[in-house]
Amino acid sequence: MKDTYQFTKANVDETCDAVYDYILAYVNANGYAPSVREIGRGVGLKSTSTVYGHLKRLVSQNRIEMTEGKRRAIRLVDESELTEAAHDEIPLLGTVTAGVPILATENIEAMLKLPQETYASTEDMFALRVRGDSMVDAAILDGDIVLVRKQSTADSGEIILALLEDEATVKTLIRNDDGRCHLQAENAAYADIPFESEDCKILGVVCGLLRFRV
Amino acid sequence: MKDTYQFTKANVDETCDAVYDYILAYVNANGYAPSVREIGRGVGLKSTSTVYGHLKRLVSQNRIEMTEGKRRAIRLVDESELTEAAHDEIPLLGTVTAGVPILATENIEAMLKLPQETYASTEDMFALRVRGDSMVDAAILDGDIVLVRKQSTADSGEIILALLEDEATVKTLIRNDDGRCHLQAENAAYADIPFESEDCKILGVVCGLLRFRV
DNA sequence: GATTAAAGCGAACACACGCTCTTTATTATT
DNA sequence: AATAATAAAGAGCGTGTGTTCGCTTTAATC
Repeated sequence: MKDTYQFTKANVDETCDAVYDYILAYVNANGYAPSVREIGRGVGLKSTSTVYGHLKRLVSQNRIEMTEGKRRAIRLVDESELTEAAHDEIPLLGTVTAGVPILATENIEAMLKLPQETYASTEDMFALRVRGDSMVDAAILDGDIVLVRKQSTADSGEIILALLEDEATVKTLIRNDDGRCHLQAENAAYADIPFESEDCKILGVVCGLLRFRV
Repeated sequence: MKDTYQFTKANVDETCDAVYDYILAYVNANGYAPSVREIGRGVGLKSTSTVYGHLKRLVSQNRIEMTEGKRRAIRLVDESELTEAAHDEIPLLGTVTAGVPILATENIEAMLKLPQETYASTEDMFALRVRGDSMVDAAILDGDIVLVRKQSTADSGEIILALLEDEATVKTLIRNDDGRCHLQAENAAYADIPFESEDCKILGVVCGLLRFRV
């Protein structure tokens, strides 16, 4: 009868997820939950009843809780999804010296919360577990987690994360007098590794370390 | 004129703090902020305008933020006060080898957030910044932060925090064959320290390490 | 005792917002 | 093509709730 109706019927689950995601983003941005109308506006639903239906679905899925009658009384069941500390968190990407191109796979094992204000920016940082004893004289032990700042250059003497033929490794970068470089393990038992920039690459600089023992 | 009035005039700051604490507790309990009337009921104020006044004061103190017109639109500026991560946080108490009885003063410099689920319990843990190079061979450098689990006994070979005549220090505990103990620095330049239990005490065992460099 | 400012009370207004009911369009089923 | 089920629209009621205003009490100052 009316041609004001002009919507394509969407999949429930997808719309429901969209509602949930909007709530999540809204809480992160504002610190409190959105109203039903705000959610509708945010996900492109014009009727409050439609949104309300989705909310009730989310409740029955146990993803949110609502208190009847109260305004904006939405609580997220899984509050850990709040990015509350989106900064100050860096991803743990795996273990060094495993023969995989780590940064490519972006296989996030976990997010590490760092103490606030330790670093000015943690945006281009990530963490890696270290396997092996090649850096013990630099006080990096087997099993330690190193914090790495992503960058493609480094000074002589800095401990870097280097890529050698698809294999990542932590070593000290030494610039020789003849202009060439080599990688130096901090353990007398290991030999230096020539660093030829063809298949070698600086992935970042080690700027921190975490060690957790029982 | 009326004898219905029956209140004792309280200090503003105290009442203000009470309002803030109530909001904090409410958000922790419910996941969303309380209404003005709920706050009043919670802290014992009968008029919404009184509560509203305190809220405006909290806003001007930059402890909360409010969006005008919206319901329950209170955001806590310092969201870290939410108990959500009350565990997994340990206090940084100071620097070792400063000649003060550290644990007694309980001088908390900062709270360190540890990655979740690293330790079963962080209840009896604290952190200390290490000064000196006496433990470099155990991969503990000057400036590192050690994580210590409070306990009064330790096995031979464990790295402990010991109290020597009002001075705290990090060393390896060695139990000799004759039943006596000594403290051993992990640096050839330092001599062993006899450990006589009269004025020596085990404060805890080192169970982790953080290193942050620029 | 008079004055003044701070803290609180109580009522009232206005509207944001939860929630329901009915209608319409879309998709699937027979 | 007819029927049923689903997703959304749209209007609307009731009320929870922010916000203001004016008045009272308390406590400090003069």
